[in-house]
Amino acid sequence: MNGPETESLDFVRQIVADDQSNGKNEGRVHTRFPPEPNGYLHIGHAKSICLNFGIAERFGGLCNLRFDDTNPEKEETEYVEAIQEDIRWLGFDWQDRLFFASDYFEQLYLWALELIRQGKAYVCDQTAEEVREYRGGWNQPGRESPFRDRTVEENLDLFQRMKAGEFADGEKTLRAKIDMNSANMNLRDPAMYRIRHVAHHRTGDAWCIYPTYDWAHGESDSIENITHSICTLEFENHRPLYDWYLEMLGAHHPQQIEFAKLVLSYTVTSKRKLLELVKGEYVDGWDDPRMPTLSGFRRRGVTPESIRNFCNAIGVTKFNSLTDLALLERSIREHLNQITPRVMGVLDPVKVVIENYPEGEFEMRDAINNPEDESAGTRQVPFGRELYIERSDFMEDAPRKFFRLTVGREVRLRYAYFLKCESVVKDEQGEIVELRCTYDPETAGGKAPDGRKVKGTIHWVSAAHAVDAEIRLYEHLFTQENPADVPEGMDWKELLNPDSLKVLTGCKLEPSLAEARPGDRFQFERNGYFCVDSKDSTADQPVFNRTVALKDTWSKVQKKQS
RNA sequence: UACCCGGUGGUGUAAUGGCAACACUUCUGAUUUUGGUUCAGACAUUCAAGGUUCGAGUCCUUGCCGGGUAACCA
Repeated sequence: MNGPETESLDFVRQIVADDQSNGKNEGRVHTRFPPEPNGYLHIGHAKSICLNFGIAERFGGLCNLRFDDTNPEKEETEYVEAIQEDIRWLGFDWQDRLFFASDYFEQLYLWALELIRQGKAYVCDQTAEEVREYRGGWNQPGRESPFRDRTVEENLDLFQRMKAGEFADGEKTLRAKIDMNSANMNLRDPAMYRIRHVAHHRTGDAWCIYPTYDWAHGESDSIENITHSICTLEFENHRPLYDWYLEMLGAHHPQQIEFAKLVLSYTVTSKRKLLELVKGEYVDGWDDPRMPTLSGFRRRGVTPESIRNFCNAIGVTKFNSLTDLALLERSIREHLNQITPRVMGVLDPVKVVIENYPEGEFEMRDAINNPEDESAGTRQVPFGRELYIERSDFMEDAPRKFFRLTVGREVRLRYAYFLKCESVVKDEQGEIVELRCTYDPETAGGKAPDGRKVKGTIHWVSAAHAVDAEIRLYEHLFTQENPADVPEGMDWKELLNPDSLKVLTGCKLEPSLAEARPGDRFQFERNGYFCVDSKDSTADQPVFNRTVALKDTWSKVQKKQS
C-alpha cells in the first residue's frame, strides 16, 4: 500500500505537530496575534496573521487577537479599530477572544510584587544614562546597580509608591535581578516597569507605571493559556528572558518560536518609515494604494484571497530573505483573472472615425464578461461611427512585429469588425488627433467570411457613449529593490519613486461602467485590473485605481528592440 | 571584539541519511477574437574545506559570508 501524500510542514507547524502528537499541552493548540496599536497593519503582519490563525485552524486550535498596548505614548484607539477591520477583511476571526495587554495590568502588578518578595526584582533609582553605562558592553561585563541590594520591604514600599504616583517620570524603575555578567544583554537586570504620567488609550489615568514588552508579553501569553508564542527573529535573544520570568512565576509556560519576517522588494514595512510617509504626506494616508498596508492593498483592489495565497506560497523559515514583489503580483493576477468581469476602457484615447459607417447610427455588439467563467454571461456594448482606441494601438512607422493598427493595415475591433486605417489627421504640432478608417461590414463579430486573418485585436469605446473617468496608475513605491539598503549619506526618502503615481484624466470607458460602485473590480481588457476608488470616486467623476497591469509581452519585445 | 540565528537556481521554498523537487521571474515555442489566460520546453555540481557513512543538501569539525542584539520601544 502506498503511503499517504506526505504534507510538507514549515518548521513552526512541524514543532506544533510534534507537540500535539506528543500530547504536550494536552494536545491543545492556542496561538495569538499581538499587534501594537501604533500603526496600521502591513503585508508583513499579514504573514504573521496567516501563520498564527492558520496554525490554529490547521491543528484544531484557537487564535487570540491581543493588542500589545504597554506603551501609552505611541498607542491610539484609531489604530485599534483599523487593525481589527484589516484582520477581518483578511478573512480571520478571533470570535470573542479580543484581548489587551492592558487588561492584565493588575495581574502583572501582583506578579511583580511576587518577584520582589522572591528577591528577584528591585526598585532602581539609576537614570537611563546610568543604566546604560552600568550595563557594560559585549566585551565588558556590567556593573551592579548600587540599588540592587535593597531589602524586600524597601522594594515593596518603593514599588507601591511608584504605582501611587509619588515619583516623577524616569525617576525609578523596577528591574529584574538576573545577571549583570550575562553574555545576553537582555539578562543584565532588564527593566520591568517605567514611570510615565501619561494617559493610556484604555486605562486612562489609572496607572502611571507601565510594564515593558519583555515583562508583559510572556505573562500575557501565559494568562491566555497560549501554547505557541510565535514572533519574529529579533526576539530570539529575548527568549531566555521570556523563559526566566515564567519559570520564576511558575506559571503556564508557552513556547516562543521565532521566524523571519517578510521583506518585500521595492517597498518598506518599517512602521517608523510608514508613519513618516503618512505624516510627511509623501503618500495620501495609511490607505494610499501605493502603501504596503492592508488598507492600501484593499483600496488598490487587491483581494484578501490573493494576500492569503501569497502568504501561503512564501513559506516560513528562519532565513532573512527578500521576497520578489512579482510573487505577490502573480497571486493578485491569478485571483483577479478568475473573478473580474472584462470591460473595455481606453486610457489614452485617440479618436477613430469610420468613414463608411452611417452617421448617427449605432448597434449593440455582444461581449463576453469573463472567458474564465461562463456563468458570468455576456453584455452588449454600443458601436458606432466614432470610437476611441488606445493611442499606443496605432503607429505610423510600425515595425514588423507590431500587430496593431497602422495606415493601410487591418486589425480587429474586439467583438465588432475589421477596421482599416486610411489616413491620419494631425494638428499643427504634428500630434495625431484623428484616425480616418473604414470597416468591413462583412466581418461582424470579428470573422471574415473570405477567411482572411488579422494579427491584432484591439479594444475600443463608442465616443457617443463613453464614460469619462480618472485613472490612477501605480508603480513601485521605491526605485531600489531593497530600500532598506540606503546608500551612504542619502536619506531613505530620496529612494522614493517619483513616478509611483500617475494620474490619467479623460479616460474613456464603456457605458456599463457607469454602474460601477466603490470597490468594484474589473479587468480592462489588454490593460490590467482596476477597481473603483473607495474614497474619491463619485458618480459624476469616477476614479479607478489600477491594481496591477496585465502581463505585457509587447512591451518586452519593444524594450529588446530599442 | 561577545552572544544568538542563518546560508539549496535570478527569487521564494521542498527534500526529516537514499534519484536535488515545486512555485515565481526570465527565455523558447504552441494555442488564442485580450501580445491576457492556457499548454509544452530551457535555466543548480545545495557557501568552502575536511570528517563520519555503503551512501551527506541533511550529521560532526573548522573556516567564510549574511542577519540580529548593548530603549525606562515593541
